[in-house]
Amino acid sequence: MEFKNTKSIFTQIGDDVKDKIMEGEYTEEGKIPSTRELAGIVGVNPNTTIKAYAVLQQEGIIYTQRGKGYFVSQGAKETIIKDRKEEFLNEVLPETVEQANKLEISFDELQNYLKDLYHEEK
Amino acid sequence: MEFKNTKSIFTQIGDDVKDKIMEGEYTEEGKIPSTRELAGIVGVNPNTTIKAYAVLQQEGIIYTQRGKGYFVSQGAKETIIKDRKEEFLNEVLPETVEQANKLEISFDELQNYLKDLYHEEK
DNA sequence: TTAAGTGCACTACCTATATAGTGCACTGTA
DNA sequence: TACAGTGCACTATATAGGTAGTGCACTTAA
Repeated sequence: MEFKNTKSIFTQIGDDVKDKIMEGEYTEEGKIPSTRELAGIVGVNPNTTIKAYAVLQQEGIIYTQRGKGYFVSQGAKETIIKDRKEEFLNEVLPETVEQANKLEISFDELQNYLKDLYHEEK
Repeated sequence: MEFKNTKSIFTQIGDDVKDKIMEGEYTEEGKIPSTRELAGIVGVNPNTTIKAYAVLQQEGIIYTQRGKGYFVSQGAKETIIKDRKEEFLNEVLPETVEQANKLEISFDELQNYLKDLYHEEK
């Protein structure tokens, strides 16, 4: 797995797990990879995956059963979507607009850039 | 000065200096605060401001004169604007669109959110 | 000439992050 | 019962980031 330099690895692993819960790859009450297995898959130390899972467990996104593994909590998907949408609207978008203003990019300009990017996704 | 937890302090100090060059508060060939003075202003250790200035010097944004202080380079403003616009268009906006897609926010929805944010800025 | 302000090179210490490795208790299965 | 897989608690090491403090060479102004 490729990691960016802007965030800690254990945070990116946690975000990736959340992505997979959101996309339905990991289902609620379903088992997710063990700390050792995931460490092997993404190419990090088991301690790092343990740390990533510990954070998600603290957030109530996953839970553990000693000797069995980690599982996705009930309502995890909804929680993730709610939290992320909130962050996107209250933090990401305002910062984007602030930066656009600093760079003197007008609303129309921004709109055109976004339109192109939306088309690329299809 | 308030610092976010997502970036290192010396990076945020460097970004702030760039902001002030872009806004015209620091003019080209003009002197900027000394490492000790800036450390006192923003409330950090002098070593941290030295590190921030060292990065900007490496980028050619500022230069030093031993015993006198740090000064803004010729063409610094243009360089900063060019770099930031590039980063904004090639990294920030694509990530914003990707996140919007993950959250199933349509182009029209996004447009409305942005329109509101643009109005708030006025 | 003297003193204040400056860049800058040090040392020391602390925390967070990440890796490497060992060991143990618990679980389900052969 | 034995064993593999699991969570989990350790120790040790390394690097980046940040603070704290000292000292020295250079520049400018009193």
